[in-house]
This record gives sequence, C-alpha cells and structure tokens, in this order.
Amino acid sequence: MSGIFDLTDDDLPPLQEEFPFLAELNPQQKEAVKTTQGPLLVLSGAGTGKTRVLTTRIAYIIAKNLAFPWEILAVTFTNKAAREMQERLGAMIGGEAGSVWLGTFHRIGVKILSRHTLEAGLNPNFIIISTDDAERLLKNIMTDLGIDVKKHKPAIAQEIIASWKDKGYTPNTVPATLKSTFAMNKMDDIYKIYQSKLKDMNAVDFGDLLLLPLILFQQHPDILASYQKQFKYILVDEYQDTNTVQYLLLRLLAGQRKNICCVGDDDQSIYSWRGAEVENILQFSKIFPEAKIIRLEQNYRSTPQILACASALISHNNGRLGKNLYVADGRAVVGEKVGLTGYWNGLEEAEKIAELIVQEHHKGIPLNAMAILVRASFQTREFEDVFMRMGLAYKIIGGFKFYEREEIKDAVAYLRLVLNSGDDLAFGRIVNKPRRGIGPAVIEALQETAMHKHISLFDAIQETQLRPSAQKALDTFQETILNARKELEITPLQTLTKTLLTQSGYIAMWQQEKTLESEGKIENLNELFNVLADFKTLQEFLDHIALLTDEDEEEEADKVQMMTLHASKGLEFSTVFLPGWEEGLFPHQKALDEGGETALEEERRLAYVGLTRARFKAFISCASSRRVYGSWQHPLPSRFLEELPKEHLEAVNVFTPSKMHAFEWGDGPLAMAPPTKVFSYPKKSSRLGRRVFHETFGQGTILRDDHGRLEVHFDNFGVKKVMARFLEEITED
DNA sequence: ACCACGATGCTTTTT
DNA sequence: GCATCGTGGT
Repeated sequence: MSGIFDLTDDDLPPLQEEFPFLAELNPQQKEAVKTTQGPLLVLSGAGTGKTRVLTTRIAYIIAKNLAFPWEILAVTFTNKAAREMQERLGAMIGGEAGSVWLGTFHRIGVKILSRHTLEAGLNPNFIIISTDDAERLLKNIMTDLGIDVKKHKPAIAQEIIASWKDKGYTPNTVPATLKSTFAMNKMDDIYKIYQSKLKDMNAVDFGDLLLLPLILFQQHPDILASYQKQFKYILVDEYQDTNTVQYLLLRLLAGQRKNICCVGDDDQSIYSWRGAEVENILQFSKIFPEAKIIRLEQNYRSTPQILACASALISHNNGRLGKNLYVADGRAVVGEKVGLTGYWNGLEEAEKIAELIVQEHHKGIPLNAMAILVRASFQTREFEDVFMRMGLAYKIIGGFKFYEREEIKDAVAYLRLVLNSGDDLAFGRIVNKPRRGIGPAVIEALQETAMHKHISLFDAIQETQLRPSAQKALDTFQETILNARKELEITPLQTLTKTLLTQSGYIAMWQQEKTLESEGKIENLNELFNVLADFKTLQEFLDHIALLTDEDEEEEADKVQMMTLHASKGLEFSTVFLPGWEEGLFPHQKALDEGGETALEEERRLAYVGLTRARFKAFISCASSRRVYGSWQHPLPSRFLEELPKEHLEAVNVFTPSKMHAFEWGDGPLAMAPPTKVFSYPKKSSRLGRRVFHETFGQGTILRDDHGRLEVHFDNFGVKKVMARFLEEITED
C-alpha cells in the first residue's frame, strides 16, 4: 500500500505555476484547502465561505496533480448546490470541472446503479418513482392486505419505510427495536411486498438510490474496491444533513485512504425528521481518530448585531461542537440593531411588514434582496393577501414544483409506459386519462390476470376477457404506446412526445376544457416539450425529471421572496423578515410534542438559520392573536425571544413571561398596557396527564415525556414507552 | 360516470 | 377556515 496518502502536504512537489486562488482565502480557509491528506472536518458557520473552500480545494487537488478530475467525488444535497459548485469550479479550472464526480447523493447513486444494474438486481432502464407514486403503490399493497387505508395512511407507511431505508435496512434486516406497530403490525409484510413490486416494475424509490448502492458495495467487494481506487479524494457538503446510509456509503468509499473532507455546521442541522443524523458530524473524530478539525468562523455576510443575536440564541443548545461567528477580518460594518416587534394580530403583522418592505425598497434595497421566512407554509397566505392588495410583487419559493404538476406527471407517466410496459403505476395513472371508458371494474379484471400470470397490467390487456368497448379502447391505447416505443430510436424525443400526447387524446382533453387552468396546463406541456429538446434518450430524461426539484427560479425578477425557514438554508438576503415567533408556531407545538427537548433544539437551529440569512437587517416579530385553523389563538411570544441579547435589539411591544428579560414597551406607536396575567412557558410537554389511544395498547394516560418517547400508563397493558406519533389524543367532551 | 355533500385533518419536505 | 378526499346518491 504505497501511495500518496502517506505523504503530507510539504512532501508534495511545488506547483508548476502559482495557484492564484489561495491568496483570496483567510488563514482557516487556506488550511482547509491545503490539508488534502486524511480525514478533515470543516466546521463552517453560516456565511463563512464554505462553497469557496470546497471549490478551491478541488481546484487545488487538480492543480497539484494529486488526482485527475474524475478521481474526485464531491457530493451535495441539492441540485442547486451541485450546480453552483459546478459553475464556480468551471470558472476556476475550465472544462476539466465537467469530469469531476460532482452531484447530489442521489444522482451519484443513480450513476453507480446504472453502471452495475445486473449486480444491483435491476434491469437497465430502471425507473425512479416519486414519493406520491410510492404512496399509491403502498395504498394498493395495504388494501390487498386488508388494511383500512383511511385509518392507516399509506403516507405514514411510506415514511416508516423511508426511515428504514435511510438507516440502511432492507426488509430482512430491520432490527426489532425499530419495528413498527403501524398498520396492524403488518409493516414487515408491507415493506417486503413493496420492494418486490418495485422490482417487478424495474423501479426504485428515492431511498433505494442510496440503499441499493450500499448493498451493492457490501455484496460486491470488487466493485467497491474499484470505486475506492478511483475516488482518491471525497468532499461532502452539508455533512450535518447526512443520514446513516449516506454516512455508511461515504465510509466505504473513503476506504483505507480516508481522504475525506466533510464540510458542515451542526448548528444548521434542521432535517432530522428526514433522517439526517447530526451524530454523523458530532462523532466525526470518533470515527476518524486521526481527523483534523478546522473551524471557519469569519463571517462575510452579516452585521455584528445579527451575529450576536444568532450566537446568543444558538448558545442555548447543548452538545454543540461549538463555533463563534465573528465579522470577518477587514470587514468594517457598523450595522443596526435587530428589530423585534409585537403586533396585535397576524394581519397587522403582514401589513406592517409590507410597509417596512416598501420603506426599505425606497432606500434602494431591491425587492428580491428581501425575504420573509416563515415556520409553516400556511403563514405565507396572510402575506399574499396583503401583498396582492397592495400590488407588491412577491414570489413564493419552494411551493408547487414543475414536475409535481398534474399534467407533467401525466405526460411523464405516458413516457414511462413507453419505456417500460411493466410500469403499473404509470399505467394506472393514465389508462383512463383522457377518459377511455376504463372504470374500476376493468382495472380489476386486468389486475386479476396480471397477478395470476405474473405479467404487467399493460401486458394483461390481451390476456383478459373484456367487454368489447373496453377491449377496443385498450387496444388503441396500447397501440399508441407501442407505436411510440418503435419510434424511440428514430424520432427526436420532443416530436415523439408531442405525437404520443396528441394521438392518445391527452392534449385534446385539456384543449376541450377551455378554462384558465387548462390553458396553463397546455402551456406547461409546451414547456415540457422545450425541456425534452435537451435530452438524447428517454431514459436520460426520466432520470433527470425524477430527481429534479428546483426548476431554475427566475431570480432576476424583482420580487419579495417568501419561503419556509427550511427552504432558506444556504441563501442570503439584505433584509430578512422573521414573523410568527410565537409559542406553538415557532417553536412549533407539534415538533415539541413529538420530539421534546431534541426537537426544541432543532427549532432553535431553525431560528439560527433564519437569522443568519440576513446581511444587513433582520426584523423579528410576533403577534398576540393569530387565527389558526379557523379559531383564534392567543399565543405567548416565542421563548427564543428571551434568548436574544437585549442590547442588540430594538424591541417594541413585546412582553415575554420572564420578568428578567421583559422588554420595554410604550415607545412605539402601538403602545399598550403591560400584561396583567402572569404567563409561563410549559416546562416540557404540555401533554402530561392527557388521555390517549394507541393502536395496540388501547387507552392510557401520559405519565412522562422523554425526548418524544412518551411513557404511557395503558389501562390494560401497564406502563409502556411509545412514540408520540403512534398515539391519538382522546378528547373527553 | 359524475356531482354534491360531509367527514377529516392540517410542520418542515434537500432527493 | 378551508381544501381535499371518499362515499353515496342520481
């Protein structure tokens, strides 16, 4: 085992020509770039230039001839991050950037699986199904198993399976401790059948894109070895968001060489509910004892006041690796205090924020440099109403996505069926769209045949006795699909799809409707045709669309950006508005109920992420009345407000329960009397003593809340610890 | 096959 | 308060 991994940086040959990009970095960034050998954890606080470090590091490795571009693996979480890195790397090193294995975890997963379909138990041309496809499939499976899908939602089953996959478990390896009582204890069967149905359809879901490569590597050491040999350097972005499978994959790929550089910020870990294991970053130096840790703490984004607020807030979390953000050397920033205002209700909050936005705009801040960051998406509604009335331009980021639209999913289903007759989900979606007189009875007959003969629904068409009208309709349908399949090799995708959707009557279906909505759908389909022009093969297109989330936003448009706090991670704005800092909403009650103290810390990190998006000015606010689900709530100001340093705040009309931190009132235009009631924050869960129902154990009373695991005294089963999510509350009235 | 009504259930959602 | 979904009637 001789190799470059034995060398230190000093032993390496000097650069042929000066590597100019190091000069632009601060000492810590420079060190992160130059520490190429061995495991490295870069703790990179918000706004400390981690993308610059990542791209410069790749460029440096190539410039120093430590590796060829294709021997570098760089993984990100979002397409957007991957695209940004690709662009910035391209600007530094030119065309060679295209040879780096740079992409999202899932895309890299697809790439690896496609190269070893046989060993991975797939056929070439496997398809990637979306979350709602998976849900539909699970619904069918559960119904077949005699489970009432109204009472036991397939979406929950899907979450459970996804969480198993995130942790690296196949149907055979789910440990007893993680078994679920959901769906009448049939989750084991459901998972097993789900996987076999996927296999029948030659399909994989999102979780499989990571899990199957892991299994592939575990079962085929030779394949693993070839990748270990290839990837001399591995870089990981947003390491705090990796789940267990991703961690396992990375550890396997890092092999003996262990040239793995993980960049992340434990304080920005906000996706634990999606399977992210913040432990991965916390335990880095346990896993790699020789690991070097570099902290990036020089902040190039925010004012001292914003940094002070963010730092004070996050310091209330336990078990942090610890960082101290400060204004980067050489940046002279005066800055303003962070605004903190209590409003009467949600409407006033929206109106006053709209006014502030207009004021800021007059000062020369473009609308698209301002953002409203909310905890829950329903909060944008109130802002939309007000903005619409005022004629203030806004854009909601991360709402409905292109590929999630009905007509796009339909079109994609047609194409999937063209590529793969076995795609029963696609078949089910479009067989009667447009109407072909194919009702549930016909589908059932097809399913019957398909089941007995082990063939697809599509192939069951000839094998089933059907009434003539249905038979004729299905024959025509089938012919249209098969025609398109014949054309695959010879006709451009765009033309082929147009023909397919015309012949099948799909386009006509929307044209006939002649509503505003249907016109939009036709437009979207045309947009889809444009996209199709960029692809050579159908497979390539389907892979692309399956993993596509963020269409290229029209960032040029001068509109106020509205989004959830989650969606804001990685972005920055001149001015940030943080409304709705109220107990129950932020921190969110549901999070507290289900996750206890752990969840509270994640909520706090969310607040930290929100604050650190702001470059110059942040406005935090809360309302004393808010309409939630129709009824009026009178929430307390968020406990997070008390955790902010008073000296960096300009507070108006905010009354928090703690006397020690009570804010001044009366100096604003909305002055009102100090509160007469004494409030206090609930100690832990507000659910202690409540009566609940559990599927297996029946009724009981909540005794204790231990980090989301509730200790419940069941009337017939005694005391048990159960997850809050498996409990239903009984309202006794 | 379609509409109309009522029951239901509402945090976040990188791929 | 509202949108979505499933049922049951025509």
